[in-house]
Amino acid sequence: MRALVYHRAVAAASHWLIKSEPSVYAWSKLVKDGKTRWDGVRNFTARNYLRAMKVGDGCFFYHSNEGKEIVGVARVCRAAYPDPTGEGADWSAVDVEPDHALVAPVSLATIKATAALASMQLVTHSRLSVQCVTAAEWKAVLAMGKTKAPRR
DNA sequence: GCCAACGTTGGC
DNA sequence: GCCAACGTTGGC
Repeated sequence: MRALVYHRAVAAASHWLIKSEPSVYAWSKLVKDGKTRWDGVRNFTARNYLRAMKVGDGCFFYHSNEGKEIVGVARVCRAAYPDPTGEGADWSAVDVEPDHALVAPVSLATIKATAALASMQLVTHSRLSVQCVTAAEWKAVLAMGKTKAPRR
């Protein structure tokens, strides 16, 4: 029983948030491309989150600098592998594909003003480009974005 | 191993 | 465009 519970916990999807400046790589570009390699991450914490991602995990797609809002949900379609842009250093990349756009994008201002979301890493670790999201935060943002949780 | 200098991110 | 936050680098 204990082993089963543990197994379920490990197998359960984790939730993440990935950031991009729309002028560099926008959500609309991901939709057009169908999938992309999430590479170029050069921060150890962010890299470790990439390595913890599993195929099927959901990622909020956040537009930094312009927009400053969560605009969609992406899905991990290939787990971490050596970043081809890493020039021999120990960096990682994953592949992601679009799942669906939020009907109502959730802005940073709204997140800061919402008690249940005010401790998201988007607020507390604003410079981190790959973040983890709790199950409660995941649900709350999807509800505010007027979308249902993606199926695996 | 400390810490000052520096570079980058990203909100405002 | 400014600047605060903060991760990284390098001198000692």
